[in-house]
Formats: sequence, structure tokens, C-alpha cells
Amino acid sequence: MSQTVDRALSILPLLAEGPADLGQVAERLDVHKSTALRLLRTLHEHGLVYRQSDQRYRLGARLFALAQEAVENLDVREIAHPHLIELNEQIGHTIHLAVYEENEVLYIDKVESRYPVRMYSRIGKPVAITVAAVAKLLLADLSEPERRAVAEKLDYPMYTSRSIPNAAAFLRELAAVREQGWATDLGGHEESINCIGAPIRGADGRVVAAMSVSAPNVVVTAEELLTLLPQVRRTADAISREYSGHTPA
Amino acid sequence: MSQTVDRALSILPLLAEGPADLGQVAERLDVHKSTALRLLRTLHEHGLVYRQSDQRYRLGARLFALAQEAVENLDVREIAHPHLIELNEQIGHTIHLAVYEENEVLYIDKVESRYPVRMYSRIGKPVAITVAAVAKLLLADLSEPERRAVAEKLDYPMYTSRSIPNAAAFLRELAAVREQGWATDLGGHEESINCIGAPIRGADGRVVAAMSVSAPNVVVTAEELLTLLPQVRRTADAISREYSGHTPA
DNA sequence: AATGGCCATTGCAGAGAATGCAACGGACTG
DNA sequence: CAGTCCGTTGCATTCTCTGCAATGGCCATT
Repeated sequence: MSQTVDRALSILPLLAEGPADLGQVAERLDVHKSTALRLLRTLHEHGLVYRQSDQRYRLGARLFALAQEAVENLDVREIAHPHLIELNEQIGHTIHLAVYEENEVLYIDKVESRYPVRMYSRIGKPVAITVAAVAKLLLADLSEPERRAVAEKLDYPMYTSRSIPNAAAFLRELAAVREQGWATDLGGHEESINCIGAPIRGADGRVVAAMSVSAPNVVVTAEELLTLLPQVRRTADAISREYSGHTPA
Repeated sequence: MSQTVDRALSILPLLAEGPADLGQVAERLDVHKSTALRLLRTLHEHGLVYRQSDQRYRLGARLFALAQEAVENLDVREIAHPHLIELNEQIGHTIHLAVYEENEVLYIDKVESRYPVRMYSRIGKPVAITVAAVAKLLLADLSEPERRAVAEKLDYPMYTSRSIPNAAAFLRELAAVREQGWATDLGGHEESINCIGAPIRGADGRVVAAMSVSAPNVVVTAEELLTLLPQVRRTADAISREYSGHTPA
């Protein structure tokens, strides 16, 4: 690991909190101002930070562009997208696609509900990992020791009274999900929103992504949502097949 | 500028093209493999690159998260969003919001058309700078020498027969846009798609962002689209007012 | 099963780059 | 007009990064 690069990269999350001036950056990094200046300059040259008119720094444009290109290079996403669109045209609700990476689950695609009531979420946002249906699916596929290790490390915020409260309950839930091959989140994140999800598997049978359908209570009840499960699983399986076939190893 | 950081950051666009292994990265950077390894390690620790199962590297999850947080910190975007939604509910077409930064124009928000025919674009994608309505608006606000400098540097790809062909034509167009206070792109990017756009101004009158409405020929003709101009300008002005008021110096 | 080659990885010594200091300069303020 | 604050620059020192060469693991080939 390189100290200089390490320091430079530490600036990024710092600026993600909001714009900062040279002094603040230097202080947070615990380095001399001149050092911070040179790091910022280098980041600037690469377009990762931007200097606004008041001379403060904030995250720059190329960061978006990079994130975009990155997400477009994920072949699961590319393959899945038309299927998600198609499912959305059938059932209308919001559809998410998510992957697991380094202790985080994040959305990599989304098709908006065609109902007026929409939920807030964004591609790139980390998922509420202890409650979301897609998170359960992705974590359920890890090996038993990995699951344990991850479950122990997590926090279990009680978004609602139905949120999963602790590691033990979470591991039980993962076991159930693993067994049944699909997952739900019934009001565990937002009181009035339910989700059902299904896994997408690669050629080796491992779960490479997960998709879910979300809908607020006011549009469909949890029971009605569950009747869509066969369609969701069928879509997920179709994506799995295409993905497995497509992967040239 | 720091050499080490410079090299490390050069890895990111490289990986944006697609996954690469250690040897490829070292070669592209023209450094020893051990050096490349350590740089990649550092990037990895910060979550900016991810090591996939075949040991190759690709861009990592935190990059998305950072880009997300960055875009959410842009106050123009936050203020504009509800207005864009509202306009979309009135007229149905795709709406974009864009800013100019360091010789690039990029979309920072988008509301999808409610018509079935949608256009392809993505938040974070650089805009076709020589033809897009929002690009014209943002560049038209630069000082005359700046406009000249930028116009000279650009390429003028002929996306269609109606694309702006060269710097001279572009500068004329910018002058016109500056004069009239709104802009169009009539089939200059995609033969069958027209856009109209209006600027969003800060308290000092400078253009801080631009919005546009895009619709394909098959839904509305260019003439019909132009009839929406008053609504678009009204929306842009409303955003300008709120933004100017909101900015605490 | 054994061998060869490829690629990632590590320890080390030298060299080159990053660091912090101190001084400068410009902008804003009282 | 003086004073202060913040960003910026040149420079000597030091520490870190670099490239080399050797190791070890993995896969394919025979």
C-alpha cells in the first residue's frame, strides 16, 4: 500500500460529505497544507475533484463518468436489463437489480414503477443490507462461515418494527432464503413497502446478482405481491440462463 | 502533482474500459508489475477497484457510492428535481438537467418520458457537447474568449446531417442562444429526436445549469415541441428563483 | 503424475519523489 | 491603510516508492 495514494484517496470520501477548503482537507488528513494542496491538484488533474468558484473543492465530474462506464461494463446488468423492462411492462412495479461486493450490496439497475407512487432509491446507493430482499438473496449464497462472519459484523438498525433485529435472526432468515430460493422484505425497511426477490445464478450455480420487485401497500397488498412470485422467478431464471450461456469463461 | 497518485489514478479510466489483469495494468502504466500491484492494492483498500474471481481487476463499488453522494450534494439538482418532475407530469417527455464542468457538459438528473418511446441517456454520461441544447446554453454563458477557446478545442462529429459542423458555426449558434435565452437541438444528435432547453441562473445571473425537454419525432413534431417553450422557460425560471434565494452567499 | 511456464507476490537496497518548513503574495476586513 | 487569513511556491531533507530478482502457486501440456 502506498502512503501517498492512500492519503489522496482518503480525500474523496471526505469531500463526499460536502465541499471543503484546503485547510480543512489538510487538517482531516493530518498533513501539511502544501501536501494537501499537491494531492488535491493531482486529483483535480484527473477530474476527480472540482474546484468551485469559492475555491473550495468538491467531487468532480469524471467520477460520475467513471461510475457510469463501470456500471455499464457489468455484463449481468446488460443481460438483465431488457428482462427487467419486460417484467416491468407486465406488472408495473419498481424493479431493482443488485450485486454483492466487499461487504456491501448495491443496486446496479432500476426500472421505475409505472404507478404514480414511487419509492426512493438510486443506482449506486448501498442497500439496507439487513432487510432488503436482494441482500438476503446475495448473502444467503455465501458459505456458512462467510455468512456468519458478515452477519456478526453488521449493524441491525430497526428501520421499522419488522426489521431484522440481530445476527441470529438474520442468519435464520438467510438459511430460510437459501432453502426456498427466493426472498421477501415485508415492511422491514419502510413500513408501507413490500418486496419480493429472486436470485440470478451463473453457470456454476453461484448467485451473481439478485432482482426484486417493490410495491407500496397502497397499491398492492403483500399477499397480492406474492402472487407475482412465479413471474419474478421466471424472469430471474431467464436472466440466469442467458448469463450462463453468454459467459465465455 | 504527485507521480504516485497520478499513476494510481490513471488506472481508473483504464479499468473503465473493461477488466484487466496485473500485467496489462503494469504495461499500460509503463511501470514494473510490483509497482502496479501496490497501486492496485491501495485502490482496492479504498474500494475503488474490485478484484473479480478470475483475479482481474475492475472498477469497484465505492466508486458508485461516491458518485452518488457527489451528485446528491449538488444543490441545483436538489432544488430542480421537484420542478422537473412537475413539468414531466404536465408534458410527459424526457427531461434532462445538465451542468458544465471543466470542458465537459454532463447530465446530473433525468426524468423519464411517460411515453413508451424512450431515448437512451444516463446521468453521468458526458453530453454531445457540440449539438445538445443544454450544452449550447451552458457554453453560451462563458465569456467570449472562453467560448472561442473551447470551440476551437472541440471535435465536431457529424452525428446527423444537421449536426453543427465546425467551430465557426458553433460560435454563431452560441451567440444566437445567448441572445435569445433558450436553445434547441433539432435532430442534430439523433435524426429523429428534438430538444428544447432553457438556462438556470444563479443570483449573479450566471448560468449554473441547463434543462431540456427531448422528444422523438414520432411523438411530437419539432413545431409542436416548440410550443412547449414557455412552459420550459417558466420552469427554468422558477428553479432559478429558488436557487438564487436559497444560496446563502 | 510430472514438468514447464505463467502470473501474482514479496524482501531489499538504491534512488527518486514526496514532505514540511518558511517565506511570499493576494484578498478581504476592521 | 494595516493586519490577518489562506493559498501558493522553492528548497533541503528524509522517507517512501520503485525496480530487480527470487519465490511460490496455479494451470496446461506431455
